Amino acid sequence: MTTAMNDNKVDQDHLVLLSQLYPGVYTQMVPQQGEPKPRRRRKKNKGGENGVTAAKKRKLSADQVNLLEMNFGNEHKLESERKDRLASELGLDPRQVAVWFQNRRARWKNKKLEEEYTKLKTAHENIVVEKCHLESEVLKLKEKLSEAEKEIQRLTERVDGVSSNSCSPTLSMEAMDAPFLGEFGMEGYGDIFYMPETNYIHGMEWFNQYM
Amino acid sequence: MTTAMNDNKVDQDHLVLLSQLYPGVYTQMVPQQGEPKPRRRRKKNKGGENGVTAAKKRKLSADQVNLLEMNFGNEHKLESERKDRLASELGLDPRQVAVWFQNRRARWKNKKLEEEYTKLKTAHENIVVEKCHLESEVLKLKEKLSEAEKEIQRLTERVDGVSSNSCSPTLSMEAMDAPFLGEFGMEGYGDIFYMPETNYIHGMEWFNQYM
DNA sequence: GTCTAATCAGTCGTAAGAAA
DNA sequence: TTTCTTACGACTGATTAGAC
Repeated sequence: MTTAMNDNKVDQDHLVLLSQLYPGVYTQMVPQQGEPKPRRRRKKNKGGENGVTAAKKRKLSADQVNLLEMNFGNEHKLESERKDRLASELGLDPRQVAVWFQNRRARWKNKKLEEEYTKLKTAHENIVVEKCHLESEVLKLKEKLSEAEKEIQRLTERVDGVSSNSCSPTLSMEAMDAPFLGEFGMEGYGDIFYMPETNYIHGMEWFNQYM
Repeated sequence: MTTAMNDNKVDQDHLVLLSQLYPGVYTQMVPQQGEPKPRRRRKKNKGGENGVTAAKKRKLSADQVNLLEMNFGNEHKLESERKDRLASELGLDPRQVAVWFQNRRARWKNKKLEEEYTKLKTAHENIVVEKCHLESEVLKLKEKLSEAEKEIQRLTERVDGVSSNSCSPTLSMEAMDAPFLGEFGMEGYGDIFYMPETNYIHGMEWFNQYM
């Protein structure tokens, strides 16, 4: 039905189809509410004062939108059962209800994406700071460990120098062998994804940099 | 205030709406090529000569879109210089060119947002892993430090027990005082923004969970 | 059939700048 | 200054093509 307009003999079909555009019954033309029932002019109305207003884009009333929104809140999908019921409740063409839901879904998706982006952005910034702290903590701990190792070395030499009994060896230090630094080899690839261009411009304003 | 802009738009709106009345004849019927661009301050365009042909098409042709896209690629903003030139090149109303650019910018913004989201998401996941590694490294280092401290304690006692000379004090250990654990107090607020619900669903597919 | 994605266009609010 | 003009972004309704 909606695909029936690809030929040139469009007159009748289009008038029928466009009865959706000019319902005459539903959906007041929002900007001016005192619109005197636009008769179907459908030819270039030279008068300019109303020929245009008669063709204003049909906008749904607040009540209609409220009801649609409530239904959308309950369930984003729209089975034809609900569609027809809603259409008759609202005095709209079922096609309009379907279109409304489609658009609503698409735009909800974009809105949600924006929200998720900002949330993820703050999360990322937070975690970057935390990672920074952790890195400096690791450095400090390694330094301390190095100092401790030196101290142990010194004390061990003193112990060995004073008394050569080797009882109670440093059994708990078997893990303190070689490196002490560079554990996990993480110093190299830590900053690949820092995204420095997104440095702390809050909200979505940074986007306007590219427009 | 907002009532202004309607003088220049009414006739255009009228023409556009006529085109909506006859969408069947859309496929590229460029009305007039050599339109002399009587833009600027045109009120009540007496559309006698092009009143009928003004029923333009919906849907731009591929060539038109290509040219528009090229221009958009060069520069997203559209100054009226370029707009008028483009309009005459394409045989479109400057208004259409402006609308096309506006919509194109909006779409581009959404697309970019999606890209940035996925990029940021992977960056976030990477940094989460890195933070995890750092945390475990911190734990390991602290453990080692604890062991080292114990060892130092043991050695110190042995040294003190064997010989009471206090030369070469543990000067380099002045920083190894109290806590050894809980540095930076970071164990508490590390996971506030982990967003566990976005656990490794790649691309934008996770979004369909909500639709 | 409906759905999504892409597209076109109308409306509204607003802000910058020109004109009175 | 205030008012008028113009352009833009955000939102909205609608159409089309294509996947399923």
